[in-house]
Amino acid sequence: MSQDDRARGRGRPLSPVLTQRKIASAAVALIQSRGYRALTMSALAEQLGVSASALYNHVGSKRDIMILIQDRVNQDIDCGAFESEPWDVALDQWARSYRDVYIRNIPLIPVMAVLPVANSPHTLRMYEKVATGLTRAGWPESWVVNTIVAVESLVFGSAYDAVAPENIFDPGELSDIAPVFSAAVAHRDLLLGSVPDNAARAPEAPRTPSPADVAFDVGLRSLLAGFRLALQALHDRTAAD
Amino acid sequence: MSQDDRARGRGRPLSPVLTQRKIASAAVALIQSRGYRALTMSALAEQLGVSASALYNHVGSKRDIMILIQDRVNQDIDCGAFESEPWDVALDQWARSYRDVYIRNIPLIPVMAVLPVANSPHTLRMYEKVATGLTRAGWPESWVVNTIVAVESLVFGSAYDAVAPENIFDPGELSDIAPVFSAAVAHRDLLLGSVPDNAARAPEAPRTPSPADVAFDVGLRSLLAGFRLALQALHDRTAAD
DNA sequence: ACCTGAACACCGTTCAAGT
DNA sequence: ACCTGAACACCGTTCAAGT
Repeated sequence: MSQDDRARGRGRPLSPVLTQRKIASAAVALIQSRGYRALTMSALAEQLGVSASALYNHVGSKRDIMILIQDRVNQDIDCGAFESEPWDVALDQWARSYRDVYIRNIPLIPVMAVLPVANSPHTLRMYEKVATGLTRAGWPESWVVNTIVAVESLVFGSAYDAVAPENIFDPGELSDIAPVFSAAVAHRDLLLGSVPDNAARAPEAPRTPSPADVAFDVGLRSLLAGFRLALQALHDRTAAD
Repeated sequence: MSQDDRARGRGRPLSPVLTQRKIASAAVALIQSRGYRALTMSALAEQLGVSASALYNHVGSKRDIMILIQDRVNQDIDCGAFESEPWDVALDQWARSYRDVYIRNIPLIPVMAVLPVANSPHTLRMYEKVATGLTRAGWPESWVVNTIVAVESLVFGSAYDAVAPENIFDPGELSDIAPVFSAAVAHRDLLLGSVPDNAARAPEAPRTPSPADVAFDVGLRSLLAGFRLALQALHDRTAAD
């Protein structure tokens, strides 16, 4: 598994074997193949053919590695629509892509959500594309960040919901203390067919939407509709001056 | 610190010293006084005057304890408005209270977001109040759960944002690669005054809103505006039949 | 400066022994 | 059934020793 099976001697190698880049790449590869639970300092070190303590010559903590991963992963979020589409269509596509990426990277949510952007160049580039798109579409500068934050908040929350068990809202034996809610849950399941058969679908066919997908869709559409109203109200007001 | 300093003998006590209730209460008290980081099985056991392994006679894992805590904490969320106010006002107040509670209980978010509701009676009661309010206001049964999920998603994401460092979007040295975004961030900070002086405010005065509060406000208002439109469109359509 | 290897200070959890 | 106390199988991190 390690890159080189010949053991290294005890002292400093002639040229450094590690860099932050290599650590990040190995971490992403490890997550890809064995998941976030397998991302330990020892496993990462083994993947790199190095002892765990060697990592600390290049990063201060495991959290630093999570930050490196986050900046890589954010490159997968599709911001392309901001260059060609109207702002609301672009925001919609961005949000959906953003959620897809974080559904595959749930443990990054608590990191990304509270992480200063200062040392994440790719993340910053993403925000720049979004901010440019909104500004060009006539959004006032003072609203741009709040809009981004609101969409991101919905995205992170929805990503969690998407990895929840399918039957998360089933009241089980307690349905008698929540009859109205239980009926609503039953009705929801009915509409969707409780087990969308994604395993058997054609590889290119779009995955039948899960309950979580539908809820996100409802939320995102409503949020964007609200944004459109707010922007319109602003333009009406300034036109009246 | 422990409840009783006399050491217990080695065998089974005459009457059980632990219950799930007592464990949950001690956990909440521990979190209250020392924070989530201090909630370890050993610390909890010490608080209860018991050895750590004794806890496993009453819960299967630490996660089970988190679930007990979650059901307690959810009792603090204010659903009262659903009994008196229009649905959109009620949803607004519910969401704000919900966020306040989870800002103080961030580590519960990954638990609550993916947790089946089946064994959380108080949580289920909360959903029942919300579902009843929405249904009474004319929301179709099939929309109720999606609406709740969308609001919750925004709430969880916004709670994370609220505990992020104040300057989370400051581009630092990288501002030249994101000029438009950097200008928007600077403009946002300007509007708010970068350090709201909450420490010095009068105890009863409302806390001056943080950037995160404003972003949540924008998001929630927009989401609710979108919901109003959707509900109106539905009623127009059924009225035309 | 940058590696190794041993050690540290924790975790949550298991389990035999005891009553 | 329900406790104790020792032990287990991990964590992330530190640090002296080596080149």
